[in-house]
Amino acid sequence: MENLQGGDDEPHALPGFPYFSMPSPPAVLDAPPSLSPDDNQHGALAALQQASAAACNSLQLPPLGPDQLATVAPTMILPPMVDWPSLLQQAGLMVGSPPVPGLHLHQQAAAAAQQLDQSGENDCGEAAAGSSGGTGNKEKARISGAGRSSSSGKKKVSRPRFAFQTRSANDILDDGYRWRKYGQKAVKNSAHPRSYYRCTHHTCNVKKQVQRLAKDTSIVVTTYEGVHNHPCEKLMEALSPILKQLQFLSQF
DNA sequence: CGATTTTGACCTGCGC
DNA sequence: GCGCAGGTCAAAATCG
Repeated sequence: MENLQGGDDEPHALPGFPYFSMPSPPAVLDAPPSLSPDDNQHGALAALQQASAAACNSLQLPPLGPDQLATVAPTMILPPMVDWPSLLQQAGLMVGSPPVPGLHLHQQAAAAAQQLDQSGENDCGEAAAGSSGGTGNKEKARISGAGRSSSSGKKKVSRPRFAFQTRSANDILDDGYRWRKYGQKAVKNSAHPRSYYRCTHHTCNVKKQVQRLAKDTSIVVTTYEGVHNHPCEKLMEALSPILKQLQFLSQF
């Protein structure tokens, strides 16, 4: 069952961070077409900003500016994107070089992976080097491992990956999604095991790996693999009362 | 009692 | 061919 919709080219990925994407159309809210007058749109924008602030507050994140709100179409209202790299950078949690504007995240991830490789921590670094040079043997092993229960010999599907480091006492970074641990492995040259998580959403096949650096155990390396095909639950939880209010107001 | 975690076994690819 | 390492599975244990 390898039907990762999205797959190679993430069609639903919004700019900013490829792993936090919304399905299209979003299953959240269908605003009526009567929401076109200016005053209504201003009200909607204000409500969106309010919703964004509430969501960010619930996630203990810095609020996003109005230009960062993901309003895709007049009939669609999406929650604000959570740009983890920059947010973590702002919060001083992210270790390593800041994201380079204009450089795709995949390339940045590859660069981060190279940094890891150079520092001798290639255990997690390779996980982030999905698109670039590095050997694909682990990728193949992963595919084949998954293929044990399903059809074997499937075409290798390259999935978007993104790795970043955070300095935290907590191994688990609360990104708003729900994860289920499905494995843990001791990693060579590291006292700390690597944990494997899968998104618990039934149609979502996103995975992530969490591991502490051997050299600096205060640093957690999180590697995301794949694209979420459903809304962030915490965000939607925070947004739902406001969206309901919006829906109610838009009737007039 | 369902969801989640733990953990040993299993599978595959690669290097020697 | 063999051993190693990484990734995944799945049964048992644990939790809320």
